[in-house]
Amino acid sequence: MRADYATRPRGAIERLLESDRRYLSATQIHTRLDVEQARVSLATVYRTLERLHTKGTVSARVDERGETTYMLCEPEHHHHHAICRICGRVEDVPCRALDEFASALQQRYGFELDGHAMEFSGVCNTCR
Amino acid sequence: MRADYATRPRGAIERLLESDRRYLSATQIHTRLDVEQARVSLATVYRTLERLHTKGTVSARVDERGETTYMLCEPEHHHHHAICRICGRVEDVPCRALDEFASALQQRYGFELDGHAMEFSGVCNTCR
DNA sequence: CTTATTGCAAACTCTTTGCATTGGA
DNA sequence: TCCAATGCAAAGAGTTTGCAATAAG
Repeated sequence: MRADYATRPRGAIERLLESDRRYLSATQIHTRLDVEQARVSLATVYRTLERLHTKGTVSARVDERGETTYMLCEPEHHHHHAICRICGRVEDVPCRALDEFASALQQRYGFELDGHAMEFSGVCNTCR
Repeated sequence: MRADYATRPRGAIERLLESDRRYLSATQIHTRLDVEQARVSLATVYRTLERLHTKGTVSARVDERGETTYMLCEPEHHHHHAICRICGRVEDVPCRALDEFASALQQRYGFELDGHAMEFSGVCNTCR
């Protein structure tokens, strides 16, 4: 297993992700670090996000426009996301009920399910 | 309302979409038309897909890699897709149960839902 | 001192756009 | 004839990569 240096760029990126738990694009992260005077190259942002995603501490989502966005997210329990269209805040949604629904489909369509993705969008109760 | 000419490129693209109902990328479509000797520029493929998508006869989906893919799809009844990981065949899945589930969440999280996306992946009964 | 990590710039991929030309109706 | 649609090539946006310089352990 390879080493894992604690560098300034990594610290800055992880701190930012911790402070704002919504899906952010590499460019957004890069810009915000720039504002905070934490010079980090865009390439490093991409490399760090990829690493965190592989480690499993970051969830990646491709938005409607095809841009990949990232958010810190503990994957312990399988869950889905409700994303506020206004503020981008993300609500975790457990999926017990959904899993049952999925099994029913499996029976019905002879489809051997090995995955499902689901996402809700709307307006959260803060933005309402 | 603007006209809508029946041109050779459009015919070729629509015919291809009708003959293969799975999600295809613009490049895949372009390549296959090329093989069939139906010279159509990639730009036209994009423009035609966009037009069909706007008209509502084509469903667009951004895959994990961020590439947009298209498939002919009647949107009459709201439904979801089960996509075979092996052959790419798409099964329509009605979503009555799901809508109920969604409403429940709305109550629970104070989230005013205005949309949800869901997709199943696995292996269809032909590929099994 | 060793080697993982960074920054930079170039390369790549997918998609969009401007403009002159073609071709439906 | 008129204007929508096409093809081409150039431009954009997002992402990846090679390589020399830097810095962590």
